[in-house]
Amino acid sequence: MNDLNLKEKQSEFSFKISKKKDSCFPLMRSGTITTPHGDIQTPAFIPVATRATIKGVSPEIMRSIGAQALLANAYHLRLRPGENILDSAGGLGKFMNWNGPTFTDSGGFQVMSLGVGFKKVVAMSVQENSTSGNLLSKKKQQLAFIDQDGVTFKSHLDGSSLRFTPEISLEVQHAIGADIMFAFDELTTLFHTRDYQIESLKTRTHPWSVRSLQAHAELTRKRADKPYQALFAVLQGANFEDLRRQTSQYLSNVEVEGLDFDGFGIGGALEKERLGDIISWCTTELNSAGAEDKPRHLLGISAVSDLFLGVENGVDTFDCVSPAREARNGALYTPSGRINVKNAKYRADFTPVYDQCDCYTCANYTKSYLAHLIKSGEMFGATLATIHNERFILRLVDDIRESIQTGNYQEFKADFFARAE
RNA sequence: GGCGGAUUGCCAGAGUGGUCAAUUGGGCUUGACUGUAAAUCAAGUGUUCUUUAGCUACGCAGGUUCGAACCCUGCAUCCGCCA
Repeated sequence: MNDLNLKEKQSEFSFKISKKKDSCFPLMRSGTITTPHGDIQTPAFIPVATRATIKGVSPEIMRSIGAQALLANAYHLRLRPGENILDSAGGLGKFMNWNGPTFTDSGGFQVMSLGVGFKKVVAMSVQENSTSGNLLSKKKQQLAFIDQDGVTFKSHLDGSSLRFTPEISLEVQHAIGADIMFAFDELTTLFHTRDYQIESLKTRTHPWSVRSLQAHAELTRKRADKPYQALFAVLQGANFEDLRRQTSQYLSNVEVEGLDFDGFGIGGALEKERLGDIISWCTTELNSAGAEDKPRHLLGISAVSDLFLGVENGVDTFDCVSPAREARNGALYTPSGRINVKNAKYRADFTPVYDQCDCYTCANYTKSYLAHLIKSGEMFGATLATIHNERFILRLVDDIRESIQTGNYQEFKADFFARAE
């Protein structure tokens, strides 16, 4: 197997841009990602199935409401049921009965969420920032401990310790078998200083990315009989323009045995107000580094205005837990914003969440009923609400994609926000 | 008819002379949620415009005391057991 041509193997994964060069948004594009398990028309929203399930909703329903791919998590699946189970099952998709493309996050998010960060750290506004600025000093029950080589987690399930390095993360992700994997990175927070962000990039995220690619090359060779699994590097740099540009240049030029990154994740701590700028720094730099034809995934973002911003600045795919989590908590999406269906005023509201919605929930159930189910803690409430929110975001991104393809993006956007009022 | 026990805020239920506008649950109200330690979390929940404040409050009425949800007397209602 040592003579396996990695470059050739890599061609099982591809991205074709079919539409770009909008007069107003030169970075925007639309295309098709091809993976061994199917295509993804972009821009696309990728619902999050952390533990190999969209909480409360079957893959069949997810498919029926327009999901093209799902994203799971290496940290969580390693803890339970263990990546070997997924490998034996024939990979993540087979295991969970999802016959389409899949993504896995590397566990990099848990470096932050189980480490120094908790709640509202990844994306927040400057104002919020000042009110809770001492998060870093709190260190409450920290479960992730970073060193230069990797991260030691204390399992949130039983406290046992669990080591993640770029090599381990890639091994786990290869065993899980997703079509698109992410390099192991350090997700910092907005509360880290600029010096820390620089150190994090130079001594961890960058070297870890290279090591991820090395491990990926080895594992691809070792598992040559399996479908190719693409590897995306993650661009960090918080809200610093120079760091974002540098990391984009650096990571688009990394190569190991002829293998380079298949795409890029844009991640990290970012100020809401500067999201568009941050993305454009990355994508502009990727373009100038000759990586324009590689897909970019914006990690963990799905607020409506952020989706428009992302697309306009050259993002191809998005993922986010929000539609599902907020649904479970009673926040339901409508074009004019989020409603909290648990509010007293909906108790006897026998109309659907959004009358123009084409989802199963809106076709069959009322706000009154949803409010009742969710307030009562009934499982079915979470299911119905999740179907609606996921469909709302999937449809929005689908509509955006179609409008780019037909050259009507700006019209569509104007209409969408006009309807919102 | 006799003996004993109970009565606290929307509900359950602590408190048994001052630090009690009253612990704690639940409910209710409103927020938050962005690569999921999240079917989670936070705040509020007598009244007066705000308050380190005033007023009204622990079945009802009276009393003791500097001071009572807490002690005493009577009444009302409920629950046991005995006739």
